[in-house]
Amino acid sequence: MESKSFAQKVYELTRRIPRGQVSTYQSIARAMKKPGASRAVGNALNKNPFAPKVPCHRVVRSTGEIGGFASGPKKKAAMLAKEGVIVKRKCVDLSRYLYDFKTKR
DNA sequence: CATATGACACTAT
DNA sequence: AATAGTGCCATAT
Repeated sequence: MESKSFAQKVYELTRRIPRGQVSTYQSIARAMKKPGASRAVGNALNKNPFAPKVPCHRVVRSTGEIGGFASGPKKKAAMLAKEGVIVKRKCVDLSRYLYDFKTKR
């Protein structure tokens, strides 16, 4: 029985993304056993009631493109760059910065 | 319950 | 490579 809402799970996962790394909408959708819900993930993050609490700016598209952002995708790119993620033409190198939720620490 | 919306993904052109 | 069309899923109305 899922006591937690879909969006709730999205926040929990997004919250784990360490500084200097990123994740994708699809990766998050998969992590919650709902592959294909990548769009719904974006919707949840768009609401993002836990603004600074959840690093939603660390979530990009599966293609590496920055994607959207409530305050403007430009802002998103700037924040990422500030955290150490190299953003080239609104894109990031997923093979380098993608965070694996299975990673133990 | 039906329709519309959107911080996505994939395929075809 | 860039654009358009289609599919997908969770919410809002």
